[in-house]
Amino acid sequence: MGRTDYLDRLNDKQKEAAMHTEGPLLILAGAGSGKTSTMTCRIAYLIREMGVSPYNILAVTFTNKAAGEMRERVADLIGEGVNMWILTFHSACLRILRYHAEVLGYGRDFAVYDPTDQKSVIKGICKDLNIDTKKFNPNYFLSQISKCKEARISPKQYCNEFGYDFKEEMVQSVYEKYEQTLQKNNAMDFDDLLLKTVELFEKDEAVLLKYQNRFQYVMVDEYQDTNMIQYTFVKMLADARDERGNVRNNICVVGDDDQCIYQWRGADIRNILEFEKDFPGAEVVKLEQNYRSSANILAAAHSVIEHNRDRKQKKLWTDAEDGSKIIYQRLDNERDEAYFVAGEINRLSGGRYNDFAVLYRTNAQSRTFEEALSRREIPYRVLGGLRYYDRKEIKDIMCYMRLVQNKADNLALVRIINEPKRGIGGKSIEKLTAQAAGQGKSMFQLLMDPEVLSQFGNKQSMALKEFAELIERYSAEKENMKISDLYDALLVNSGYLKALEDQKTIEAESRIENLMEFKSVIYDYEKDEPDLTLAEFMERIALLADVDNHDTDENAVVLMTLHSAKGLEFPYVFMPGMEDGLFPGWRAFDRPDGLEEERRLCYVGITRAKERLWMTSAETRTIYGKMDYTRESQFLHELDKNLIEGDGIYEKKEKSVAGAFKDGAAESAPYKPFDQLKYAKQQTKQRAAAMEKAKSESFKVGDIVRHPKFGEGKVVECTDKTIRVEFADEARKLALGFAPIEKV
DNA sequence: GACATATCTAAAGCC
DNA sequence: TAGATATGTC
Repeated sequence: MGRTDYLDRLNDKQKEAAMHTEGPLLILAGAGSGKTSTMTCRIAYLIREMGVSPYNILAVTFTNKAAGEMRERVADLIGEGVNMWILTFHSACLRILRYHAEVLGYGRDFAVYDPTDQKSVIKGICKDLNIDTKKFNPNYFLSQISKCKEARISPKQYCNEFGYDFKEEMVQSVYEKYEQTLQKNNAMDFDDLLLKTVELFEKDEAVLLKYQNRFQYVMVDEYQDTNMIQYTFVKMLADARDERGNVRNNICVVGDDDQCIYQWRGADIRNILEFEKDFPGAEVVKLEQNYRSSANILAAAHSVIEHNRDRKQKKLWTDAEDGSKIIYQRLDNERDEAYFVAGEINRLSGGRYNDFAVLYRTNAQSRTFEEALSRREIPYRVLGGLRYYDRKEIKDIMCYMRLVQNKADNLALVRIINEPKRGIGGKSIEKLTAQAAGQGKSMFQLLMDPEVLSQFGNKQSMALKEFAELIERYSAEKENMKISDLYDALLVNSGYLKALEDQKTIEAESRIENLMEFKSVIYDYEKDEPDLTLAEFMERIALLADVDNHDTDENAVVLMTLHSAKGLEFPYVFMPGMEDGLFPGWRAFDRPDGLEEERRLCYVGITRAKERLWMTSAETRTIYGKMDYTRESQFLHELDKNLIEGDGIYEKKEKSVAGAFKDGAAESAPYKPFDQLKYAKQQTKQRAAAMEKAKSESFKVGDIVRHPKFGEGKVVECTDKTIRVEFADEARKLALGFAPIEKV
């Protein structure tokens, strides 16, 4: 094998990008054009061929999953144990801030507040300021504050920016108070992580210089989704000088302007459109060969995105066959739509479900699909909606741990001071809050003061004292305890577990199960990193997102929004709800380029599909309990009609759909609500058993196997979880234990 | 302070 | 429709 064999796997354009190492580089990577390979090979090339130390490279992504994937693939290329910063924007900033928090007036052990925490803070402030949260939604304040932080508008500048109306002045005072509260609680929100890092760089030149010298090569993934502050962050790092005093600008960004779908969240598409202006002398490489989708799917995607005005000119092409046409089906209502989808999956899956994805516009659409799929007894997983870490019991126990970690965290204290019930109600909490604010002390400090306690009734002061002592004790001992032991101790000694056990309801049962599940999460972390401190552990959890939980090996249909599907791919994709008002959503018209963004979202959806794509719409749809007649999405009309199967478009097909569900069996099966957790556990068990079985059958490379659907094939690759088989038509990766394959 | 009932509101969600 | 929150009652 040659030294640069990994480069040989790239096409010419990819190679060009991977081997461009000095000076600014923009890689315009269309959907499915092998962007991750290109990036990882570039990193390998830097290290192996250019002699750059991994220490000097920074690669930032948006999701942990993307970061993890990149890290893994780089490790594959250059060997294990690479100590390199391949991180999300937020974790990179967090790491930096931990070292220098004092410069900004924060303690090193500052907490990271998630949106739920933020909302509690806002609510508290509204109460203080006598703002009626019925008239003014706390979410409004939050989104305004977030907008400000992304655009670096301080509370003082707020009214300059947005006007001096009554409303704006109110937002300003909430924003101001919000900042004070976080500072006092020694906490930062997600936006702060980025903002404060930039502020740190501005405030302390030595610190900036340190990181500029360290990160001589900066790479940014999904550049089209960066906001102003993220742009500033990378720009400042790239602004480093070399020995001769020239700006280094060794920055490589990868993105696709057609996939910018987060403008509503502050992403600034101009960052990518104007990269060449920002970084003079930038080289631009376009990756236009698509390795993912059939030609028809690609053409369909193109026919839609073409309707956008502001885009970089490029056109994806492929060597792949035309493949199937896109199937469009209009149905009576959203139930029929879901049954149609479930029926199609049932018809085609052959027991293999993780090839299928249902990608909808809004989370609310998931319900009907859950129902239809569970009637068919098709395993599925819903991503999004309620985050695992947003569950009450998990948040509660996390707050215990947070308080132990950072006693100034008043928010955590308020959340758990009466959880389990200790007889501490709103009045007592108000009293404490007021005194803490008055004396400039943390609420926890007050609880340790006998004089403060004496203001409360006998029963209450006992309870408060006990609570404070519990926290104090474990705060002192946390360094000497394993995280899992601390977790147990808090759960038991706080009485939290017992309170749940005493309830003896199904709901409490499931909460306990969740808590046990969480403990196994802790075990996993401890196993991987025995030296992990409590603080570090909490950080990992805080920065975890939902898509990070997507396990491609799990044999289940995936249900998620189009947004979370970005970056993923599936052989079979369903896009339901192709209706005006839903997709594109009505709100798209609130923003000037809203419709274009929706169209990009449609493009993202279509390009997730490798082999087949279904689109459906419902003639009537019930939203929020109200039934409405719908009109077919304008995107359907933009789609090249020659690529759509049959003549079903724009007219309802006669009941072929209902037929998919009229086999009786499914109809008579009672609907039972689907228990995610139970299912997950069952799956884990089944999977373990199935894998055992698969191991005992021990497939080897070269074996001839039979699949009821795909026929006979030869095993070409075998890992402990998956097996790759070359069938007559093509090679397929199958999940061991789930794929109905047998040795011949 | 705890529990039951009435009322309100509703995208997308990286980190 | 369903969930989260505000209000009322014991």
